[in-house]
Amino acid sequence: MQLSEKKEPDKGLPALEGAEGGVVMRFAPNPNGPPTLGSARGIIVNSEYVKKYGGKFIIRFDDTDPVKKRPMPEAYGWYLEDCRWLGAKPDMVITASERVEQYYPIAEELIRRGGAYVCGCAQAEFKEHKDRGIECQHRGRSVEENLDLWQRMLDGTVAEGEAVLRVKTDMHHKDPAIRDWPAFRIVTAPHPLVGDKYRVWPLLDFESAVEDHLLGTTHIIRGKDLADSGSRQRYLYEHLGWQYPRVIHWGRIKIHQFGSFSTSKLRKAIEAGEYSGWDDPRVPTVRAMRCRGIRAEALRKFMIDLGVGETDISISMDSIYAENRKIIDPEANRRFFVWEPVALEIEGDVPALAHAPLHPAIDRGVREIPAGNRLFICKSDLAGLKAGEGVRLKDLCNIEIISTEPARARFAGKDVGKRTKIIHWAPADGPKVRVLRPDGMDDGVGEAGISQELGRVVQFERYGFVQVNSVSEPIVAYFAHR
RNA sequence: GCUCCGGUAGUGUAGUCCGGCCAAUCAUUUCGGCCUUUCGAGCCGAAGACUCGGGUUCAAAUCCCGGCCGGAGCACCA
Repeated sequence: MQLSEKKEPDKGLPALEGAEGGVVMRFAPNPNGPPTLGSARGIIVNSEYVKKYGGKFIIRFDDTDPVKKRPMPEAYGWYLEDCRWLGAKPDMVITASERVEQYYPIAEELIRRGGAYVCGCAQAEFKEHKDRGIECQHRGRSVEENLDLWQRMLDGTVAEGEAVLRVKTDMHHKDPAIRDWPAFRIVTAPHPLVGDKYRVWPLLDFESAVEDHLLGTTHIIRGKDLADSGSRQRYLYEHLGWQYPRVIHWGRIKIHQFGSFSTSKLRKAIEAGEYSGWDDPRVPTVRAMRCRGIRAEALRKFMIDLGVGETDISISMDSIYAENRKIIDPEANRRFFVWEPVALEIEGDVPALAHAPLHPAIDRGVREIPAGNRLFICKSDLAGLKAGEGVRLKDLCNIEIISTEPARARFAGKDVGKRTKIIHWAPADGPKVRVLRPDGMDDGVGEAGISQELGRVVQFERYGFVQVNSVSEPIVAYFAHR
């Protein structure tokens, strides 16, 4: 064996074996909802390898179950949209349900080579055989007989549930999960995309294996739940004389802030009205991240740092937020937003107008905010104040509290003092603002300038970063992070 | 039950293949300090890990055996 020199701490993704001449890689979702953060990992890492080595990145919709994993017609487009947004525009997009035609001749060839047989066992019956390692009576059928039965599956003579096409592996394989697996079954229910064009549908192991070959896939990265799939598919490849791609598995990803989630569970919750939609800030979809002002670059960096370990991991959004903060902090204008607003009456010469910088470190000019003798401050800030105490209203003036109930104060000069407590405020006639958060919502009052920030990420001072998504009354912003 | 696969700080990750340069990398997190007209950013500092037990070896996170813990698969789902 050749010794490779000690590699320097490699940034980014670990090297892929056999990738030097370029790679063909795919991400193959079932489109039954929009991409989640879990999908984002698959999209980002696969496409990143293609960027690194050159080659082709393919999105393949594995939508071959019209019933149990019923695809959602809108979701196909959502995937492409989110891929593009994630900086992972596919070089090729294919949809399995539109390519079933191509699978039939391969099935036939497989039968000719003696690699598959039509099996009429009932499901439970076959499971029994499988568990005990016994070959069923159908396994010994001749090629001719199998071809004939296959035809009858296709032409409708054989009814749904009465037969499957099974790939021969080894009924004595030590792992029962690998023994003769089904490649095609009959489904008469219409498919949401192609209707009743086909009645014989491939199962994932067959469809995926065949497509990987047809597309020239060189490397597969997939969840370890599909680890046994490889062992099954290798038999198919052997029968057909194909070469199996290299495979990497990764563990399941859980996110502290969202717990474990699945697209189908989300779908149910959304249909039940628990969430406002697929971009609700409480939901772990790519589009929700986008609406909250999370940048694709932050997601990419994070997912690439995760690498491709086989352990199940439990991550925290904090790391994504930290990445994102680095990106948006310089871009985001500062604005005042007062949650749980309390009116404060101030006596004296409070300036009628405040001048506050749009950004504390980068000179982008100032914003003018109407002030005066009546302002809003946060209830929690008021709670921390006592009569007689001095405090500075940020970018405006100093005040001295007269009483907290009712909230009254008097003007105490404009000079910025040393180490005085500083709080922010909002004008008496400021617009209502609602912030939707992953953990609830905050209602309050903001400065009028927020309505100029539609579609942009801003920092509500002393609150956090948000994206302004609607500027009609009330203004609606989605919370990103602190 | 059967069959696979994993286990490095709170979280993730590098190092494991090919033992020494590892009293273990980076990020995040938490806590201090400085700075600051934000509880943000920045700067400085600190905290915190090789699952356990044996074995091999001059030398083990790294190799071997066993235990423990965790995960996955065992569908006419993807």
